[in-house]
Amino acid sequence: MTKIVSRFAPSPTGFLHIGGARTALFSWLLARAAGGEFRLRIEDTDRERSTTEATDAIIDSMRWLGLAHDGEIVFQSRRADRHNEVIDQLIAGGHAYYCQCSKEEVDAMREKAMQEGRKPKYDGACRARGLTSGVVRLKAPLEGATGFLDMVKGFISVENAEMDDMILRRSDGTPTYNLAVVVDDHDMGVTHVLRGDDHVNNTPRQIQIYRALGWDVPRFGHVPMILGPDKKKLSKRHGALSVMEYEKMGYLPEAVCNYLARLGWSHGDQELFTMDEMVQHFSTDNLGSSPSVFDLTKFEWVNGQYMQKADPARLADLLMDFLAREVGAEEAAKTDKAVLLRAAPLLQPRAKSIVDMLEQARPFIVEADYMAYDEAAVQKFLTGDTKPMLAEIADRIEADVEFSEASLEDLHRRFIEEKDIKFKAVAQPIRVAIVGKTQSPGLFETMLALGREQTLARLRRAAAL
RNA sequence: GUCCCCAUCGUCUAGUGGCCUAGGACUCCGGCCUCUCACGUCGGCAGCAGGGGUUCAAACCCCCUUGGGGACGCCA
Repeated sequence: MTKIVSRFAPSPTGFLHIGGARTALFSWLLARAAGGEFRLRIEDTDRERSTTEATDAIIDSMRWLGLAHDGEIVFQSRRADRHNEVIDQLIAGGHAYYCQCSKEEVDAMREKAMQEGRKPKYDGACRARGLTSGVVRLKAPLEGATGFLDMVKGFISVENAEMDDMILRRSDGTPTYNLAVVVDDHDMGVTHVLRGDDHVNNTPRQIQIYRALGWDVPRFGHVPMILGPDKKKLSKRHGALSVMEYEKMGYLPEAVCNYLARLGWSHGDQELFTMDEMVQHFSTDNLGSSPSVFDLTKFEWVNGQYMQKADPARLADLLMDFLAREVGAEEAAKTDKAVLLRAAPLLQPRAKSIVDMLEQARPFIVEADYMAYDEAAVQKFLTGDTKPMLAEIADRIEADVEFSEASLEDLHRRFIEEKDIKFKAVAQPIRVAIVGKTQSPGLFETMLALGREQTLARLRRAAAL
């Protein structure tokens, strides 16, 4: 049994977006599930559009997602000599030939074919001319069909008459994409190619090259695209953001992987998977063949689930990181991390993202004097009736030596019994006093997280408003 | 225009001829929990694109229609 080798081969002409990330995830899963290798190749042969920034962004994104690759990264542009060597081999073997048709001539052929209701293609005019220079074209089979068993779509076949003699080497001597991909995949020992739907049409062409070379053809699988809410291909217009944008929005990488995996793949009714579970259960048999719509709402739910389960210490660290991005490292460092650490477990079940959590953590970050109040909440709850109660509660808390959940509860219970009021009557005023707004985690746990000093300072500040 | 692919609740999906009066999840709507907001929990709304076949039996197989998407480059 041969080892399974899959790969992800993005072209560095832009950032890694959500669609590419999913393709990478599936390829990674395919390899990991089989105990095989996952390789990364940067297809940077388009020198005009490829950038090192994009290359770095792709690598960063993969690392953030946790999709580690095996072996060295292959840069396609550095393999031109090898590609040309193979092209020469093809010419020598009679599987390729030179062509000197001009762009205009070829365009005319395509135009003509189109008018005759056929597929626009080069007509093979130079096949028998025996030229020794020009672009190099593959001498593709004229009859029959080229088919393959797609890992996700099943058997796909295209008539050879539909395909023309594709260019293998340009007039400037550089190899073209289809040739380079075949040579690289072969040389890297790739056995399984999982890629985007938009490559389905390239596959029969690439298979023709494999056959001409006498090489083993790998297994192919084409995963459908991801659509925007309008069911159009996800584009920048509707948030086909780069993976790192989601990081900035405060989403967790495992959540991104989980959501992406469930978009087009399933394992029964299970919605939530750890990375290990995904690896354990992944199979291309369970990949869907129809395109799916990216649903931000469900994604947020998935992220929320991960927020709940995350290690509070990790979340506190992330909160510090995000705060530093906002106010600078120096300013952020003034934050009492111990408070954040205590607040994290309270905020976890309430936050959809780190950014969301940071917003909710504001009251825990600033000193009492700087805490912002929600004006409407102050108007409604910090009244002439309630302010004296807040002052009294502050006194009692100050006198409470224990300052524990139990002692606070007991203290408040006695307070409302003495005043003969319902807890509801003081709960919201206290809440507004300690966090500045009407929503927060439980009162006592919030006080505990804030610490005695901050709790007292806030109650007294509110009482004095 | 030609070729290729796709089609189950609004969305993600389970379903591979009888277990389907189609299951789960998100959203939405109710109830419960409750110091608020969440979380959690219980319940509800909502779907096999249409038409022909095949079969004792079809969401599942075949054909057509319709609708979506992709590709047709000396881009990748």
